[in-house]
Amino acid sequence: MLSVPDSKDRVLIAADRLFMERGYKAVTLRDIANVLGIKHASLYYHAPGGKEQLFIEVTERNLNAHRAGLTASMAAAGADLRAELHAAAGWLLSQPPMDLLRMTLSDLHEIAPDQAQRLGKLVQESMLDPLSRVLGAAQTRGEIAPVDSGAVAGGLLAMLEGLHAVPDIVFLYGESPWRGKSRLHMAHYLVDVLLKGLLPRNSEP
Amino acid sequence: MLSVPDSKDRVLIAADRLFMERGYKAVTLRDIANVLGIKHASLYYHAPGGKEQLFIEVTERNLNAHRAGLTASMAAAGADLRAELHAAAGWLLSQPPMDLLRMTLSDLHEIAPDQAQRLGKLVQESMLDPLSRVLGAAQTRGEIAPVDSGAVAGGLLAMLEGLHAVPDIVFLYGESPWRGKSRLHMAHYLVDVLLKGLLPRNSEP
DNA sequence: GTCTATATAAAGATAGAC
DNA sequence: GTCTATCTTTATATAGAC
Repeated sequence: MLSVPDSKDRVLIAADRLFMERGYKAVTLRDIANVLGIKHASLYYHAPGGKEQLFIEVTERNLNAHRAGLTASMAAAGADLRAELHAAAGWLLSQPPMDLLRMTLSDLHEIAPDQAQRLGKLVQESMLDPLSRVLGAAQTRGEIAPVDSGAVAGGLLAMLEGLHAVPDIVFLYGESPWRGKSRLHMAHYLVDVLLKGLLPRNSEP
Repeated sequence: MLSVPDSKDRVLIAADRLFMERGYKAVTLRDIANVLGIKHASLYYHAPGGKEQLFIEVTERNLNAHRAGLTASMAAAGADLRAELHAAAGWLLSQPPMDLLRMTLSDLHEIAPDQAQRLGKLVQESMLDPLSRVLGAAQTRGEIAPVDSGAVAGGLLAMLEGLHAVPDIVFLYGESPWRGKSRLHMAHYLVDVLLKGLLPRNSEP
């Protein structure tokens, strides 16, 4: 299961983390090379197509990994929406942040339009559709009330990815109720809030 | 109420829209100048401090506007959480997208650390705290169940800002249930889902 | 207030040695 | 596979004319 990444993989992994964290324009080839401890010119051996092609390859890989990771982790959780969404949260927080707003409004405008369109569709298929499907299935099972699963999937995704912006200090010091907890605790909490709703439920019969 | 912006304001407004949509690194001074129909060198008349100072000034203005706009629109809605959150959604969607994930992970790393810290605090005070307060007040009124208002405010904000990524086509053509609607309709819908929760409520007594 | 011209720095890209 | 050296392009920034 665990394999040692070859040098091409190491390039893709380093590029992935940087591109996803900071966005296409904010990452230079020198940044990527620095992480790998090599000179930026050496990157052209692994990525002869240059920065734009590297970004496209890395983003496509990343999205495919998300499709696989989301689908597998939710499937392993069984047919229970809460467990499925907690599993999805676990997967998302284990990966570099995928800022769909930045990807859509910024990154995809910097690359060739046909590639941008292709990646845009892949975002839908890899990130939104898997979540949409489990929401739809939960409705079919009667587990939740009928909702627009596409809209809710988008909202949920934004909520969970947004947790990557929560600074570490929140979990380390201070009087925050989250001290000693983690982003994953917060994610599970938000999922539970979404399931139960903010409005009080009549606990009396 | 409506005033003609002077030329300095026009610069700040154009810079604001571009910086907030695409992020610090992805926007060049030439981009801003193009929008204004001037040459990029002319920008230094209005912003002698250069790109970084311009970004800081613009971001600070933007955050202050959000604090005022969010606070005022929610106050005008009266002491009803649903109305307050709908109003907040209306305000947020009327403004250029504020991508807090990109701001935190990318933009703020490109400027002087002391300024980054200052703007980071301003994000908290201007965007999160106002939402947190109305959630807290609604709890005090007994309108909603007790929750961590900070966490929910963050989740809600990410959800609402994420709507800026929804492409126009969704509201124009296709078989989408949102055809003929708008991002604001979607925002109100998501707020209502968060209030009611996904799990079914026993409508019987 | 905006322009042209120019200086300087940063980033992408290529060539060829090892 | 990685290096050094170099080239080209792009972007920030400054100087001075109008």
